[in-house]
Amino acid sequence: MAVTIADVAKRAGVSRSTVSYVLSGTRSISAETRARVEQAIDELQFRPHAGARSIRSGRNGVIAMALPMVYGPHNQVQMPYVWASLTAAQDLGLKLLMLTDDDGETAIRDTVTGSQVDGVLLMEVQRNDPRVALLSTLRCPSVLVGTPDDSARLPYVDFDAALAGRLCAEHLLELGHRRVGYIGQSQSTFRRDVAYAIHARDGALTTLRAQRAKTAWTPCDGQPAEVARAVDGLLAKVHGLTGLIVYNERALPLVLDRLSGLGLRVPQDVSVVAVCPDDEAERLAVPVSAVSLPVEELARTAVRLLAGQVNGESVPSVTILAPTLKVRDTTAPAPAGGTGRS
Amino acid sequence: MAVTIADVAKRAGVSRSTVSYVLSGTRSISAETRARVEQAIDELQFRPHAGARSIRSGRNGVIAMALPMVYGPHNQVQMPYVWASLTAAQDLGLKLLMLTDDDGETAIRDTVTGSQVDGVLLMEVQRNDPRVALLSTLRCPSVLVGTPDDSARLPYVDFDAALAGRLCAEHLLELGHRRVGYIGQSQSTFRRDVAYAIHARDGALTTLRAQRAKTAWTPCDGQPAEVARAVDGLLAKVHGLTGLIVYNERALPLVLDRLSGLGLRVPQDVSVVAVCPDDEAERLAVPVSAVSLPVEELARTAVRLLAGQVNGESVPSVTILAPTLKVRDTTAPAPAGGTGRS
DNA sequence: GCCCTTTGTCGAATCGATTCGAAAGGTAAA
DNA sequence: TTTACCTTTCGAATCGATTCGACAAAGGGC
Repeated sequence: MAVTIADVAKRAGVSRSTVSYVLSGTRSISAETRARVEQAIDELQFRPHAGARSIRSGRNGVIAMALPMVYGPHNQVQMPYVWASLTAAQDLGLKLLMLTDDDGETAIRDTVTGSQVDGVLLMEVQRNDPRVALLSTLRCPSVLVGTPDDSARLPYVDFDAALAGRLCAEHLLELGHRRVGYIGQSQSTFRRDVAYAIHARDGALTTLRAQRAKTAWTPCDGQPAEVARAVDGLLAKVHGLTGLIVYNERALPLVLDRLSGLGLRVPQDVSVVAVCPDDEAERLAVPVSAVSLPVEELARTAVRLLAGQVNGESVPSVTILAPTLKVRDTTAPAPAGGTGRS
Repeated sequence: MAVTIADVAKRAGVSRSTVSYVLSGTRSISAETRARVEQAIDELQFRPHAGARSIRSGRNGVIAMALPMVYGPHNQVQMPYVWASLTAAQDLGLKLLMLTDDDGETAIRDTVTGSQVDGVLLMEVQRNDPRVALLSTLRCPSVLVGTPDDSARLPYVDFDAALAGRLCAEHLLELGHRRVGYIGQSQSTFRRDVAYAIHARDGALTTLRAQRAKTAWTPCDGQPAEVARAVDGLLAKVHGLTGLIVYNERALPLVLDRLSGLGLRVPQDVSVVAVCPDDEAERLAVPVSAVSLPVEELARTAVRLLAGQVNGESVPSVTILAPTLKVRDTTAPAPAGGTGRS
């Protein structure tokens, strides 16, 4: 059926082992023989059978990307991770196998113990993630994306969510805002104990309170009614609110919509600073001042670390990337007298 | 290192072949022996080595998903396809290997000729797609998602984009609208000759013109300035415009924003009907009447067909799914005198 | 001219599974 | 009692690659 190394050997008039050495370059081959073999490979369009190769070498050039089974609100944020990981993996000569753990952790276990992958990229790690324990018992190269409570000595990569929150807060404080609300992810995200959601919120609130700013926060899912309720709730809780921090891509446009619906101008009456990807911040009607998360770099780093581990290198056990603030058109100095609302 | 079939055999006190027969069930095994073997498998947590297995059986339980390397505006729409394909594949006991063809078509060629996958799912097929020719020469089970000009006898799955356009048009016509604009995807999408973009537009425009409605169309990318220009352009070209068809998820919220910025109320002054996923239509401030594309079903069907082919079944060469219109809050009967604009 | 090293190639063993042919044991029919 | 057959199990060959040890030929130093 498919063309094998024996076919190449026959055509080039050499033994199978010689072809293999040409392929791997682990033994010296005369220039003339090498040329003949390479021509045969070319003519027959030969590629070594991945399975046969992995059985001896123990490698198969594939890493797994384990996504948790979260529908809906998270679809949007995941694709950039997928893209970045995918291209990073291909650049390093690795293929990417996608897994979800809807069926508990069996997908990961099967793939790893079946030697189908060389390593695992664990996405959206939660504070107490059962998959971490599983991976650590499987003794398989792996990198966690996110910060678990106990990393079980597996290396992890994350961005500094607390810093992201703090940058937002400091930006508003510097502009003179002293009454600031925080809109976070959906309630279910907080319930799942996803570390970044909590750290970002605490980073923002702690910074604000240290400067004696008045503040309150609320979770929020992406539904219009929910967003309106969240905005209204914060306005009620924080009298004279002039600043808003939003870490929720889905809700962001609706928040702006609600503010304008209430007759509040951005940024004249209320300044809004978000935590979201750059393109998201730029494609809204009025470009949003935002702390952008280095999603691409995060994915790229994770893949690179995983590849390193697969190659037996030792890798840093913790890598934290810093987010950066980009000021755009939704933040301005605080108005003298607050929003004028009671 | 890893536990092999020999370890299981030794523990159960049988030969390796017996273990294999227990695994595959292709020969009768006494109940007592089977129990002993299964217990050994359980205790040792044995999983057959995927590579070793594929080398003999020719199968490896993995299919490839080939995404074109398109950044930016398409990130958003792709994730639902990925999710649906991923879960569909896992339900059928298949793993999903992701590929991009940034490096030409080498990724596909390498994976297929290296026998790394049993089949290929070709996403976002363009009218004249070089990957189709490649796949057809590789003689590998494959399913195209999208409609190429020449499918090279490979089965393809698509939704009826022309019907989607027609449904939008008919909905507006029934409400009495006779001056209707069409906002399509980005110019680059039309230039790439992506079939669905063209068919949807033509389906809509043909239906409108058959009823002597006045109409014009424009491509549009997702930038706020571009969207404003597109909306303004249509209002200028179609005097007294009262209806708008939007097939561009990215632009949709900005279109609504622009209309309200111009003082045009939706749906009192202008009715807007979109082509987009349901959740997208529902999460905007005012729920959008829309024709929803059966993305999940499309992906599920494609995976099912591919699995069928891998199993040697014969599959339909063309499968077209019908989109459905859901009327929400952005469409209303046409106002008596148009928008009042010249 | 002899010995030693280096270079280039080959044969055979090996990886971990599947699968064919055959053998051992039991049962039923002649 | 012999023949035929079925069930259950095993040994050995096989899939397509990698890799070790061996060996022949070529080159260098004495």
